[in-house]
Amino acid sequence: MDTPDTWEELLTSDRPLLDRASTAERVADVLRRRLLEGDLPPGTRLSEENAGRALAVSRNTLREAFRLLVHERLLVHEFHRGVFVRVLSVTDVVDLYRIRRLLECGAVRAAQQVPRSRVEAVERAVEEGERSAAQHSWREVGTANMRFHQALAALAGSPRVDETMRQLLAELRLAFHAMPRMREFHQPYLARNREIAELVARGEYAAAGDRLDEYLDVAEQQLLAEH
Amino acid sequence: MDTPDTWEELLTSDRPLLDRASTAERVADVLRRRLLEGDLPPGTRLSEENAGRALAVSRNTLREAFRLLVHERLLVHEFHRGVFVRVLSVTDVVDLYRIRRLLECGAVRAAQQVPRSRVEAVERAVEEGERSAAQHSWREVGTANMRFHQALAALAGSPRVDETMRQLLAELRLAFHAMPRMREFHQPYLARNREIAELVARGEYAAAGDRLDEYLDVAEQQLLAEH
DNA sequence: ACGAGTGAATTGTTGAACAATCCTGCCACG
DNA sequence: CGTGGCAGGATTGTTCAACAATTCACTCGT
Repeated sequence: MDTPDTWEELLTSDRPLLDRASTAERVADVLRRRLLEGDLPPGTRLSEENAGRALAVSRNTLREAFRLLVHERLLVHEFHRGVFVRVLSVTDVVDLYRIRRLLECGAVRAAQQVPRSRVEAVERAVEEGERSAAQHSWREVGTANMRFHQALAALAGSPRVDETMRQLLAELRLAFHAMPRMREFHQPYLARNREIAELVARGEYAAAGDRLDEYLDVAEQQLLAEH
Repeated sequence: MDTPDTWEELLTSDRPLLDRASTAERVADVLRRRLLEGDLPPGTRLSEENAGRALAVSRNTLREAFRLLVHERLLVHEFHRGVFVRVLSVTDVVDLYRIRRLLECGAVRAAQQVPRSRVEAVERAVEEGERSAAQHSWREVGTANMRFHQALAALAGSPRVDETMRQLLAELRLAFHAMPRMREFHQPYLARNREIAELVARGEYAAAGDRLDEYLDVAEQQLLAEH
């Protein structure tokens, strides 16, 4: 399913790139990037007037964009009060990890006859993380780490799992930005990533799933320790 | 976690009932109900003008409601062409069942120390289905069946899994409406439901997960057989 | 039968207007 | 000192009207 049988499937998969036109979606893209980069810290209030003026779009269009991001849970909307950058509570983080366990470990354990390209994606993410670590660019290590987990979930071969995972990791980023030292957080996971990747490559999915479970337990604890 | 420790948590959980105010959301509620009842068959085009006139809301508000439903995947939005009731393709259904397997089976297998109330919810759904079947109200059997699976996923104790599941089942309803004979479709599953529920009640989660896996395989095949 | 072109219909987006609601600061009162 | 109204301003919710951009259906000529 990674290598489409017909050229039509290939083009169909490119369709979203075409109608990338709606202003509201482009506005949402811009805001999403800012949100994920951490430029808009959680709790920030986004006034319709100011944001509209800054982006030179009408209030109505802006509201459409807000709706999109609210539905992605990057913003929260309080009636008659406005939209705010979401602040994740402790229970939110716990919940995120709970569903991650379900999706990631489930995808890994249920894996069988995964196309080579998917396994390669996992390995590539690991290498990218190690390379970035060698260059001490910890921000890149973070994104590589996310790509690693995205690739693990992608073993399920389900577009919907992919999207859920993408959204989920985006939310987690909101929590990560609250963490002062990126390095100490991400580095210890590099070795684990490689271990899991090799288990996957060897087809030992059950073992990989177990390791991943441990991984998530540790990561969750560490994230929660930061309050 | 079912019985909140503090009364504040209890009230917090009631908060969504309060700000039930936005017109756009109420419009979305109305449309959603129609969609799920099957009154608006897949492929139907919803013109902004007509829908707006029918519901007596402005075009802008209606568009906000549309955005919501598009994000829930009940409607699809084609740029400059309008919104349509989604028609599920075969690959969509396959994908839905793939993620159902992950969530439901994962929730069941990973279950441990689930509060009694959650197990009771599962049993209640089973009984409701059997009662409805005895009265030959097949529509009710269908909704009871959905509630059963919702209750299974709820064993994970994750609000987010609950919501994903809700949305997922809503989508599947779009496919169900295409099926002519509700009775033949749902009835054979009643026995399976009871079997799974009893395994869950006895704490034999692994066995329950296996049965559920079979269940989903059969159901998927049958749904796909209808084209 | 086929392609180009024209015009009506629909959506995309904006701006302005008004109602409803929230927030702030002020003041009186116990 | 704390509490409880009570304006007033600011922001959001919603509607309306207008215009630009695009699609669709139809006609026409070849």
